[in-house]
Amino acid sequence: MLKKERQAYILQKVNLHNKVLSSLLCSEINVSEDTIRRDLQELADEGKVIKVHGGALSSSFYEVSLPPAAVYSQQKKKSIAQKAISLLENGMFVLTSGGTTIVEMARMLPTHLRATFISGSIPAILEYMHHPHIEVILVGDKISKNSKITVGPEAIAKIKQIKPDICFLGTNAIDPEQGITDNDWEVVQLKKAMIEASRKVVCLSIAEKVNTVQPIKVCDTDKIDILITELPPESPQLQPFVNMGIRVL
Amino acid sequence: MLKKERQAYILQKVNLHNKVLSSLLCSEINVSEDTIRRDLQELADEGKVIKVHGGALSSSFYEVSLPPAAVYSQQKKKSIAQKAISLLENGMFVLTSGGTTIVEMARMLPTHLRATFISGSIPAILEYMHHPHIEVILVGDKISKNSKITVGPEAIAKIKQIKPDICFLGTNAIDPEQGITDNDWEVVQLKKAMIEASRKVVCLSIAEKVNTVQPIKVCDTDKIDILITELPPESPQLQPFVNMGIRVL
DNA sequence: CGGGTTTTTGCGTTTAATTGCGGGATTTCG
DNA sequence: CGAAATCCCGCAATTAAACGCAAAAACCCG
Repeated sequence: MLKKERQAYILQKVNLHNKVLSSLLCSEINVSEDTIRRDLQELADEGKVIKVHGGALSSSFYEVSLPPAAVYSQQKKKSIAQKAISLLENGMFVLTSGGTTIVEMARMLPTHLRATFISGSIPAILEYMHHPHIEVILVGDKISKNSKITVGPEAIAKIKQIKPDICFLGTNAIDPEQGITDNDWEVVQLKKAMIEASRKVVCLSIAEKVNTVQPIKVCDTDKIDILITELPPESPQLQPFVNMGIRVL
Repeated sequence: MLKKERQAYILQKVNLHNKVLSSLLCSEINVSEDTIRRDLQELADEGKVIKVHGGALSSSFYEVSLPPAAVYSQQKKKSIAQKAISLLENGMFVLTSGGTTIVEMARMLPTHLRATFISGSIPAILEYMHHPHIEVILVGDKISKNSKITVGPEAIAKIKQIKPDICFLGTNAIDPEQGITDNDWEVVQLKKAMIEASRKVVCLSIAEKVNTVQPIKVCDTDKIDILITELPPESPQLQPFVNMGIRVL
């Protein structure tokens, strides 16, 4: 097999699988590892692949690792936030959890909106504070430094005293069978209280988290009124929720 | 699995869920915990994640801060904060108001200090949250967007329920005759409650505010236990307070 | 076609990277 | 304070990479 031919083969393989192992390639093409290594080195010099110990990765996969991934998921979250905002009306009492999606939503609230937002999430509160017409109610208690949200019995008791029109939950994992699950015990307690207190529960989740499960259960799926992801409501992976009578946006 | 591949996987996971546990990762990818730890260490060195005991956090989630407001006469406030910190001891329950002097103090808290800080001031809370050993209790209620502090009957009621060892008040105006005065009615209500609740009241004030008066009265001078300014205690303008039996630092 | 040149390849050796493990220090939490 | 989990350090084994070199293949050109 010619050198160019081999390299084309490798390139195809790496773009297909996002990675190749030198050891596999050499047994596959029947050349020595050195040859494979030299090929990978050349392809890497041309920027076609990223060479790593043991093989190579697709350059499109790794090259600019953080920015595109972060921006991409940021876009998704903005799209979710946009849909969520369409549920808001003037005069509403809105309860929100923490999480980056909620913060994204907070940033995008229309300037003219007049409503009351209640939350224990510090990052969310910071955004709400910047809004000209929003009343901000902060739920107090001990601050969890991990999740940057107030947690504890006082916070839960406070939430039980109110009856918000709508509740937005940033979600870590949701599954048709297992319902909403999460990985922080204290945060779960709080979310439970939020769900109980609210007239309407809206679950915000990027699609990657749909059909995943975390260790601690928050609630069953049927407690949710509306599910919002960045996907169109017709997407196959969302159909289980549609079939359970949940409104999907 | 290749090293870079593994790290990309971890990065995706941490950006999705805001945190990862080393123990879960190692069973998931089937490598030893040391390997995971080394990966996390490398990602942390590149600033991609924040490494913590037991796992790692998303670095984008870690940055919660207000726009760094230019602090007026910061040097003086730092000097005041330094003196105030000398009053702290491990295990104390500390109640603080808002204000830039308090924030300055929050930034300068010694790393080894273990104490519980209670406040309704958002900027102060943000600083306390960054401290490794401090328990942070957030007093909830409606947020005053002007003063970035929670105000209202709930906050006052909450403060009345506690008995902190010491209370630090950022002060807008203090005068031997008129006592502490301020210009925001709601904030004044809160400060009154704070003073009543605390065993010891420490008043932080830069010298230019000493011997000035604002429209609304907070309390008489004799409620104060300790007065801290950036001046040495012997300064003439502080003598009226010394004569009234107030400890001046 | 033949000889010289360049390229490519494989091999042995040396060097570096990666990983898992043991033991002791440190942290966390009840 | 004590137990359990976690971290840190150094070591050793495995694996991959790098390097020089020589044989083989391909190429070039008269």
